[in-house]
Amino acid sequence: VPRTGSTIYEVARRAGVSIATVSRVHGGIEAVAPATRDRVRSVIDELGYRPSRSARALAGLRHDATGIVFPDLSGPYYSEVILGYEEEASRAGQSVFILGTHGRPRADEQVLELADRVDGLLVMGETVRDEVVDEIHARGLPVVLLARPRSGNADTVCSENVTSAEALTRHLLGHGHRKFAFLGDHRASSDVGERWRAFADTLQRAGLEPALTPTSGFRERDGYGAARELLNGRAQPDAVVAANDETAIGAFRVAREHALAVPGDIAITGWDDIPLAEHVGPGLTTVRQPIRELGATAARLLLERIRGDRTEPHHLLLPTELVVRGSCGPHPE
Amino acid sequence: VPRTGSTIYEVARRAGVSIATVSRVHGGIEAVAPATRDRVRSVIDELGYRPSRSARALAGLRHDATGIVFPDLSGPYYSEVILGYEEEASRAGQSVFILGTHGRPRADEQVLELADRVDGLLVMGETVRDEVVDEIHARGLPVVLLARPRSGNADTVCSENVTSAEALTRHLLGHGHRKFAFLGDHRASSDVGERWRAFADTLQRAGLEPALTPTSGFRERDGYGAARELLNGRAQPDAVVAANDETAIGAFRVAREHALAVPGDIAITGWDDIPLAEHVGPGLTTVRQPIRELGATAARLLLERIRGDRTEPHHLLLPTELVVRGSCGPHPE
DNA sequence: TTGTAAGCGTTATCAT
DNA sequence: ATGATAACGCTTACAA
Repeated sequence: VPRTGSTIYEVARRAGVSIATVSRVHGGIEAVAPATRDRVRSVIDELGYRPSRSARALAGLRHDATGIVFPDLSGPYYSEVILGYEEEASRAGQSVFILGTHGRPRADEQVLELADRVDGLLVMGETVRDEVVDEIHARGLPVVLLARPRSGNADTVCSENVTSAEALTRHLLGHGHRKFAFLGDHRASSDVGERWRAFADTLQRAGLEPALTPTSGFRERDGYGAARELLNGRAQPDAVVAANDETAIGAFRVAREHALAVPGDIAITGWDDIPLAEHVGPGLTTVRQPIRELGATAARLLLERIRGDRTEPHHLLLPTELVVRGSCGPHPE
Repeated sequence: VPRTGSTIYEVARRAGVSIATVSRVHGGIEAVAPATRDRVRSVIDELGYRPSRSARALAGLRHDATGIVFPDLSGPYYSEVILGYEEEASRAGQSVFILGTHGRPRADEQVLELADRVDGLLVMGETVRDEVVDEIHARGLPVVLLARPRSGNADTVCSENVTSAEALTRHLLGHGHRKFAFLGDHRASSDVGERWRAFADTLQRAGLEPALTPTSGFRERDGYGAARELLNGRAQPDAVVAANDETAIGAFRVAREHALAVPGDIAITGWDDIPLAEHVGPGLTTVRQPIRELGATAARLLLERIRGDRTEPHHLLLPTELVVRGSCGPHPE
């Protein structure tokens, strides 16, 4: 077991004071004579003394750490959220734990374990049951939910789905498309659920019938598999609205294999505006989410709660933006 | 869901034993009478007792956590490494800290601070000075270096650069290209340094002159900026070998703006084989790195060291693979 | 087999 | 202004 640096006792001994004084100096507490303060400070610097985190935490203080629970890191979405989160948290002097649940069932226990190493937790997407989240929150640990329905009185931060889904659908209607298919599992996440619902509502208001082709996940291969089912079936859609960009790209691949031109024979749209989106085919029409800002915002909310600046829950909805490229239909210059 | 907050004292009281016995039962130590063991176990389950990490760590035990230090999370490379690392570490019951240095100078101190919350550290790329790494390692904390030159007797894991760079360069020579430019900063990372050197050597052996166009980073915009400088200059290359895929994509954009056909007027290659690579233009010829495996391997090495299974340093070199697509020249079917 | 008690390094509450 | 000292919750000799 690695011995660590010098302890508060060592500093006290060398400075000829008690450990209480060292603690006071280190903690920046006023009531210390300037002379002793300087003396202690120089010993601290000399020894490179840093208080033991474990001891502080045990003495009832903060961990100065927060954790982030996400389903999976593959694909650009979650890593971008984490990037935004880490940047903000680390700027505030907080260390960051990450925990990927990878769809495994033992996650509940791991999350619970993580919960007692941190001062607050960001829980994303479908990773752990509400029950567990509530339990952690009830324990007094601030929790922020990202892209997840509200639960207990935890803060939530989501990105806007309804307005953008309507705008997207209407844009497609404007291109003259009439046979629509939604590619994605509307029960897999609240985001997708909202997108599907707004999509379906908009179509129904236009007197059209929305169709749902569920995917088994959010990766390209999931979109590929579902789109193949769809295009092999009898109902040939002329517009495929995918739940996210990656599944949309899977649909692109199927279209290519079926020798269908995009957008000539079939329109395809995505969601997220990942870096790949502008490069695929004629450019993927999609809805841009402020992914990084989602993470940064969550970090800020969490810090507010940790500092005790606020006790009533906040529910933030970040705006999204329709990004029109080539894949939804012809746009004359 | 287990209640929390209970301490070893609470368990001991309810089970009618001493805290030492509880500790023994929890730690799976043999010398406990089966009857008491069962009794204590059931109280532990009932209360959902989990020992305080801080107290354990303070008592001189493990943190059961490791940390990973990376320069930046934007772009697919580092997040994929982290994914591989997290998956492996978390499988082994280790929590994972992440620390992005974002090129800031205070990183040294943050890394040092991180070091005393963990049992081991993975340090990637150009994040923190060797001096600091050595200091941490000397303190007895196992350190693994990823895509970084050896230092002290820390383990290292890198991916193969030389052979692949030679293969790539020779492949381009085979296409008849003669005026080559390397796009990337050979001093920014050991990886790029090795790629540049092998590239330059191969050209010189062929009697050709290698040219270097430094970039100021690894993102698309860095490649874009540097490639624009290059193509606005007088020496028009017919092949651009970029240090990674993202800068290559930046070069693509410049080529498009200059109305240069790829690969007709100019060949462009990358490195990494990120998901975008196959979708860009005619497909980006590149070298595939086993990015995820890089992270997983690092995690395994670190765990070996933490468990004390091994004391002498290991230096692993993971194989790479040339991926030929359309951007390097015409390939008849 | 089980219990007692020391120690891990802090912070915080008292005295002084 | 400073110093003792009691927590904090755990592991682990050492005793019994």
